[in-house]
Amino acid sequence: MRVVPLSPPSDVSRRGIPEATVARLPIYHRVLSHLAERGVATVSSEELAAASGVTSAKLRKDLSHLGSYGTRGVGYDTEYLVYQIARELGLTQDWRVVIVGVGNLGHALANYGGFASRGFRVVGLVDADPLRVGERIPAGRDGELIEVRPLVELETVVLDGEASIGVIATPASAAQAVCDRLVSAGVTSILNFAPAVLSTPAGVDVRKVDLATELQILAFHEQRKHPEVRA
Amino acid sequence: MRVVPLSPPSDVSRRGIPEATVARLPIYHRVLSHLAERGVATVSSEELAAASGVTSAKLRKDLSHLGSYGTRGVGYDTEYLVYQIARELGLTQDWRVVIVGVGNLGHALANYGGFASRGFRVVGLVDADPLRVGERIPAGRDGELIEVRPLVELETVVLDGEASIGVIATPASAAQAVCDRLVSAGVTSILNFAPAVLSTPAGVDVRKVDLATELQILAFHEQRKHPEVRA
DNA sequence: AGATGTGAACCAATTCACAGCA
DNA sequence: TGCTGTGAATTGGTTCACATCT
Repeated sequence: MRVVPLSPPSDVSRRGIPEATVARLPIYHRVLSHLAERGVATVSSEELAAASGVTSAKLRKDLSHLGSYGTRGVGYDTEYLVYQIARELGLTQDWRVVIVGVGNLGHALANYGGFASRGFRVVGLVDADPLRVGERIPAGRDGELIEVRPLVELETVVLDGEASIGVIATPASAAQAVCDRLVSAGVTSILNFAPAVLSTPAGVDVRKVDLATELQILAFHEQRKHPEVRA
Repeated sequence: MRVVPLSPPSDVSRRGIPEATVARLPIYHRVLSHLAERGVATVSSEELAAASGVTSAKLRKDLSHLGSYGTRGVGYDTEYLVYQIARELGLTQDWRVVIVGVGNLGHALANYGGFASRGFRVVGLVDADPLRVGERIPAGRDGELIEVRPLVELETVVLDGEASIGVIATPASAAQAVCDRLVSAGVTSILNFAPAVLSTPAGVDVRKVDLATELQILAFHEQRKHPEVRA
């Protein structure tokens, strides 16, 4: 049945941006930032799309979900659009992040430039290994040193740091337990690098980044390119 | 056991598995491997789906694209299904991988267990930093030591190692140049960790893993959970 | 003229619900 | 009886093509 759109027909941006669009906004944001730095004042959908690796139709449709921020016959004002996307993504706030697991991957995350650069602040590092506890790691762009705290203090670190985002960079075997503790300490968004499926209560978002999965997807397509071997 | 179809059965699995399905096969594969290790002989779609974080309807539809490997009223034979998925994904071959950029992230990738565990072999490490060149890094499960080679030797490393997959873990500024060189040396699949959009000729697959993007997507949803601030 | 913004058509993926088989 | 496998319905996303506005 199609009828009632209930409340919000009126204005342009009725709440609810398609998930596929949300996933591309960070790319547009990064590309636009670079353009702005280089002093480019306006871009057409065609140019921005090419630089972002999408089609111009898709780009325009994506941006249309945010509002009418372009000028017909001209294009988009770079600075203005960067700001609008940043606002939509919530990059104007600063998000406090705790990283659990400070092996090579955790280290890489802690001093990853893009991490701190856009509104994310590492406020805590936790590790189970006593040898790593106490180490001071430069986290974020400003290179502020953060001390690695023992696993037992996970809750304290989250609470004291008022973190709402947790990053899990532990072995798979520890991931669910760490997740549970992060959630009970108040974390409501989790980025999971451990190759494990996490279950969380409703209201907690989880995104996973799985290196092995990505490689396997590549392998699948690679296999089809060479119809040589028929096992 | 089962009646082995050996050669592609020609009928059920017409070529062309949906991309969304391909992206989930690695998860099923991992979950099934664990079940098999624990001695579980059969699983229902309901159980496997729960352990994989999907719905049972989706799981059955996914598996149906591979063939009819289940038994009505019973479920799926764990070992058998692991093998079928592995074959479909090409995990029965061994894929040779070169990693460019051996910072923290590159290190993490090189000795990531899941890397070597399922048919992927690191055959080369390359870095632009003279201080890192010469270092020997234990890559993969068997801990084989691989020496970091200078950037000028990138092509040699790819050719000698007969690598078809390249991993880019360099700064964004170097990514496109590295990509071009990998491709011209014969790499046809690329996993890109640098926050940059890569362009490649047709026939070369690129997948990207972007930490900043993932965090920004989380932030977007996080923002909507707390309708406090209205900027 | 030259670009955006968007309905309409199209295509892909998910969900539903049940027929079919062990 | 119980669970798989799958058409049909639905939802979500992409592409097309053009009306609209500067």
